[in-house]
Amino acid sequence: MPIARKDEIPPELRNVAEEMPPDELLYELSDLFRVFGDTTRIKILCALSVSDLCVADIAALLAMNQSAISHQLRVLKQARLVRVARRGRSAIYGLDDDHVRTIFDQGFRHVRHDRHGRGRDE
Amino acid sequence: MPIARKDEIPPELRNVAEEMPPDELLYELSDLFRVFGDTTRIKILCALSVSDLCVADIAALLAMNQSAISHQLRVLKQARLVRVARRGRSAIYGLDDDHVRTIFDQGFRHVRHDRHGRGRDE
DNA sequence: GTGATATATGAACATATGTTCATATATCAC
DNA sequence: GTGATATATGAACATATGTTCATATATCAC
Repeated sequence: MPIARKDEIPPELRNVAEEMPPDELLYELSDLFRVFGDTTRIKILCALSVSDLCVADIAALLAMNQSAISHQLRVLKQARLVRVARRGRSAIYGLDDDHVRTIFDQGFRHVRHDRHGRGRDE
Repeated sequence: MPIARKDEIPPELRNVAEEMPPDELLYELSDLFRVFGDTTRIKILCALSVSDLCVADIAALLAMNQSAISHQLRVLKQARLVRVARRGRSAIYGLDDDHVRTIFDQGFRHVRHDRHGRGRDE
């Protein structure tokens, strides 16, 4: 991980630095998680995991502005988490990939685990 | 998912609405992912997945301000992703849980998958 | 006790991000 | 062709978020 130049890293830390994945990968990773890190987008993904839906339906489900939904779908599409198929004037969105569901479920497992074992919040 | 009141959701969408997890869970889920959605925090988690480290060492590794690191460690601690053990004047941080590693790895798999199958960016 | 070191934290600030509003584009029914 | 409908998108705006700076607190060596 070449964030600090090697010669600036104390010797004891060199091996830690060397075991870290390349920086570029870490940027992509945080970019990916950032997309999941918004309530509206999570709700959209969740809805799409149940069924493919057009923009208007998603907006109705979440009781949100069509424009807001379109903007967020754009973000999700750029992250390759959803795909579109145009049908007439509608745009039908769906999950792009089963990876999405896996990441999702993994998160769920953590949240649930967290709710049980220990107290709430803080 | 009681975001839109049931009587405002068109009948065809009712079953989708009913299959969605409760809202509160979705908030917790996006909160969790949001914490992973920052480069600094990802780097910290990544470093701690190699070895437990004190604040100063993390700051040296990432070539960042000690204060910035402390602030982010606070966020990570609140999300229960890291734990602290004080030793003298140092605070030794480590991953709280193997779940962290799992979520992490899942993300990696997606990123890698993405890099291969298809073109870069956009 | 003193001075040095490690960490935590509040305030200020700059930047990023999400939503709304207005509007453009495209497709439909007629 | 017209008017209606579905979606996308830029600009403006408000809010959230991350970093820095200054400083408080705690522990160490002496």
